Amino acid sequence: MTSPSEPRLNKPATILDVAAAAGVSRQTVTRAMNSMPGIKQATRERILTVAQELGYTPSRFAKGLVQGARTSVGLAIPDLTNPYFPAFASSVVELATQRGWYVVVDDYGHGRVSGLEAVQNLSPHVDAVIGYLGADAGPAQALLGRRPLIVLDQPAGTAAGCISFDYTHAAQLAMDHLATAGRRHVAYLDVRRPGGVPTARGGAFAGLFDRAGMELTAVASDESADSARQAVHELLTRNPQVDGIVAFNDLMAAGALKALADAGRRVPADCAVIGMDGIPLGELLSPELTTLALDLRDVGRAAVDLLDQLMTETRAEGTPAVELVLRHRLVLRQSA
Amino acid sequence: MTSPSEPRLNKPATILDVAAAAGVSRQTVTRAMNSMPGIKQATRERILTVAQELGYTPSRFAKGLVQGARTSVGLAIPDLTNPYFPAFASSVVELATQRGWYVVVDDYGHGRVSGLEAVQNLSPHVDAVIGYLGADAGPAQALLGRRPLIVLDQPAGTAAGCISFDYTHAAQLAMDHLATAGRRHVAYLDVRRPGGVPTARGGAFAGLFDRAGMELTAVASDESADSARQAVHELLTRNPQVDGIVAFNDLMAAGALKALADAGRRVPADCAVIGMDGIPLGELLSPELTTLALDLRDVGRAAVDLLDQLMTETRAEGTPAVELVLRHRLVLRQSA
DNA sequence: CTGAAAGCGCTAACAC
DNA sequence: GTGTTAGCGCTTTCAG
Repeated sequence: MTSPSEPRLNKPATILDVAAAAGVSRQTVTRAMNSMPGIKQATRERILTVAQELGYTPSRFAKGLVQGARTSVGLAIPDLTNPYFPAFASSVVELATQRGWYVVVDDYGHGRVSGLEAVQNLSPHVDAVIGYLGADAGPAQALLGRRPLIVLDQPAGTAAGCISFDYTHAAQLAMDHLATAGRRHVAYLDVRRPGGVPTARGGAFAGLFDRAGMELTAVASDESADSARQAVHELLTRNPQVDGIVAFNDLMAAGALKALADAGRRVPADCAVIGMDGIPLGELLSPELTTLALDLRDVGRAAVDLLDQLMTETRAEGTPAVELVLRHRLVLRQSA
Repeated sequence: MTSPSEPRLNKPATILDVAAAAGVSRQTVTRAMNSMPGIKQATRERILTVAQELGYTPSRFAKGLVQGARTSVGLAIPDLTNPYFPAFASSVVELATQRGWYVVVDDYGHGRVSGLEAVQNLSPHVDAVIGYLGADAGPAQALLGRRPLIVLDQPAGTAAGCISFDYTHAAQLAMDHLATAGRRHVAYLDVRRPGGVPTARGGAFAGLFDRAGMELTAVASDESADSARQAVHELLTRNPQVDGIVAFNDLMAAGALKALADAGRRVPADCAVIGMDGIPLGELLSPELTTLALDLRDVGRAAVDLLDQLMTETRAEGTPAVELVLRHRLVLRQSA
């Protein structure tokens, strides 16, 4: 009993279906749907009604093909569960939206290991990628071809752009503060990497390990509060004279705080703790966390601005990467 | 000095440019790019090289148009800065990715007010939306037409699907626990809404306010730890006998904890605190937060499953909304 | 004010 | 193995 002019079985309605149902040409439908001039009000309304009834939604592909669509930015981050990343993501989304871009997120922390997989996944849907990709920056940029890649916290390699952080400066800030406060036995709690290679942050602290009058220890744990808590617990057993701890990030610093409380050490009286990142979490802890803070909005802004620049300029073949270096500042709260 | 066969000035290379440069037909290029069979290895490699040199990336629109693309899900959330949402987003991204979908995020907390704006923004790019939209569920579904909308924590209205929470059950759990512990003067800290209307959560607690032997107070603040801290500070001044506080969410509970510490009250000895949500943050606080926890992964799973169902079924015209109700469980830690 | 034609870049189906 | 034809759904000319 289906008349031949009905939309085809179960397939989404097209502009032709609407045109047929409204008894007009498809151009007129276009004009109605896009609020273009040169169409009688009555016609417009009738078409809109018909479209509504048919559940017509213009195909984004056809539209994109013919108009060139808004640019879509892929955001590849390891783990939305670590509060650092949502803070960063939030600022990227905000600034991208302001520019009329939209953001496709891939949180690759779950089962999949590498950031490269995330970029592979994102690649078909995006015009550019911003991401924390660890060592995969090179292959990721290769995958994206001419589409720019902004990597964070990693040497640019072949990536188009890169935001990095001056960890030497950060380490200096922290160690100066601890030295001034008379701390003598300081531990740096790093993230454990396969093969035991130190992180960039760890390296920066190691570079200050010859500081006169201070004894410095390096420990490592997984990148979680729990793991950090345990590592610090062991550290305190082995090394009870520790009177200052700097952690890889605020989350791990929170774990350190827990371990110190477990051990009955007062913070900062018995042992100072300094985190890194400056996520809002730090203010909610007790004692409130002193930290090497990044303005996360600035980081997002840097990434989006850099990308904007790269998308606007005609990026020539072997253009060298654009690099931007950001610095931490020491936010003094209660823990150190 | 540009030969006529060169790609057109500054415009991205198309399949035709590659075909011309490699001296083959576009079909052969397609075969090479998509690892299809029926092409000589040598030809494939040559084409790939040429494509590489030209910086050729297949247009996602043309591809989508002809193949029907992977489905894209819009995720509309108010504020990535509140740890509840990234936890939820993370699970949505994970499960969507497993299905081969991809996720476009709009974090509408910044300047823009309404969730509706977020949906407007997402609409051109997505096949469906999952979101915390507050009161905008109805208009949002209208905007999306036949494309399904899953709203959370809000009556479905005209939305295709809806995940809601059994706050009556949650309130019962909390109040029972507090009563058993002998608390007599309990305050519920709600989010302040324009017009002073209570939230669904607030309503559920209000429904238990006639509980025998307990005196119950309602206070309200903005949805932030700071604001909660101040509200609880004032509450304690006005109402020093308060011995139990239930907060709208864990973030606000963290603020309450701060205010209690400021006032020199011991938790839980002098005053118990119960949060709501069950975000990881709670475990890092001191004392660790007792909370009405949702398994955030379950919430994400519920939303994605529901959407999957809705996308698979032929959703008929006036199909009533599918609703799913989730319950909190009381996670006892130190604060109550 | 409305309609007809052309083409966006790609792949599916069929030639050769 | 490779090339040719057709068409995805839409908007942009340009005619009426």
